[in-house]
Amino acid sequence: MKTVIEIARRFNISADAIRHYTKIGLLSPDRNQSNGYRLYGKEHERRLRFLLSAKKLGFSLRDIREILEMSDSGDTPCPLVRKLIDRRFEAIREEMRDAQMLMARMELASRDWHQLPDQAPSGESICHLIETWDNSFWGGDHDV
Amino acid sequence: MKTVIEIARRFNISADAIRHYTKIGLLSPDRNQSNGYRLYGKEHERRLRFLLSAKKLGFSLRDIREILEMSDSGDTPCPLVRKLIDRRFEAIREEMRDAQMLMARMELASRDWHQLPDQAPSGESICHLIETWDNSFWGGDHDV
DNA sequence: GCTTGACCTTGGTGTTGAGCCTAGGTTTTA
DNA sequence: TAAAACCTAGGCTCAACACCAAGGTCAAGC
Repeated sequence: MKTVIEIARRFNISADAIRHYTKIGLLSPDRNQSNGYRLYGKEHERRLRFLLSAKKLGFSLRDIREILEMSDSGDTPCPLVRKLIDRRFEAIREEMRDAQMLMARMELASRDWHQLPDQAPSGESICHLIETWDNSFWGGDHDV
Repeated sequence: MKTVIEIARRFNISADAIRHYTKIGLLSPDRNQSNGYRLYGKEHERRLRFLLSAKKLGFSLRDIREILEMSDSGDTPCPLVRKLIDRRFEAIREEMRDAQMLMARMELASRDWHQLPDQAPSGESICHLIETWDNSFWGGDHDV
């Protein structure tokens, strides 16, 4: 049976993370009766290993809770897992699209700015780099 | 002078967002003395327009606060803006790298799983899809 | 004059996945 | 025996709002 810091070192994550998983009920370690310390055995290690694997696949802790609950109740979580990964996949893909568009905007702006001078703020302008960029990029329309 | 919902509609964002920007001090609207309503004038619109432009460029509200404070104190925020965008750029690029690796893992797993059957959980296994995947992918090592 | 509905206020909670801190108890090491 | 390392619970913090409650305000229609 390992204490919280031993198991944290074993899995190369923070003790706080383990406590967090424990607090939200994903792990339920035994307790040392005399001092209340958390004690993790082989079964808890297996569960934690699973949790970390699932996290590496992009599952959220909420997803993982669902999967574990299903498994705990004896049902096969595999169909759920297939469904969840498809969803995460779509979500990540969308985030990537957004991030790509953002990168493109940033790249363009940053490149343009190399040729622009700095300017003190005025009653008209806060930072002309950003304001000029926005006007030229979107025609000043903010409905995007 | 516009109320919160009028300016929200004007910029096509939620009234709550405007209230949020106001609460954290990025906007300081006038107040109707008799009823306490927030009232936004041309100057506040300009400030909000700037805020939204900066947000579209990937600046965080915290970044934007810095920029606005600098501008408010009469200094040119342009060098700060150049520095911040370079930082954001690096951060986003890293996030994208991570996301790409995650996508690759998900794709691989999802593809492999098409050929695997579902399996009931056992004392050995919670969800064999994930566990099998993790073993084959990382050799079961969790130091990643 | 009164109701209805649209609008406004403050202040609170919830989201994600921990990190960090306090205040105090325990165990190990020197 | 004292310091160092560890443990506990509980609560605050981060980002950027969304949403809700409880209550005040305002214009329009009847």
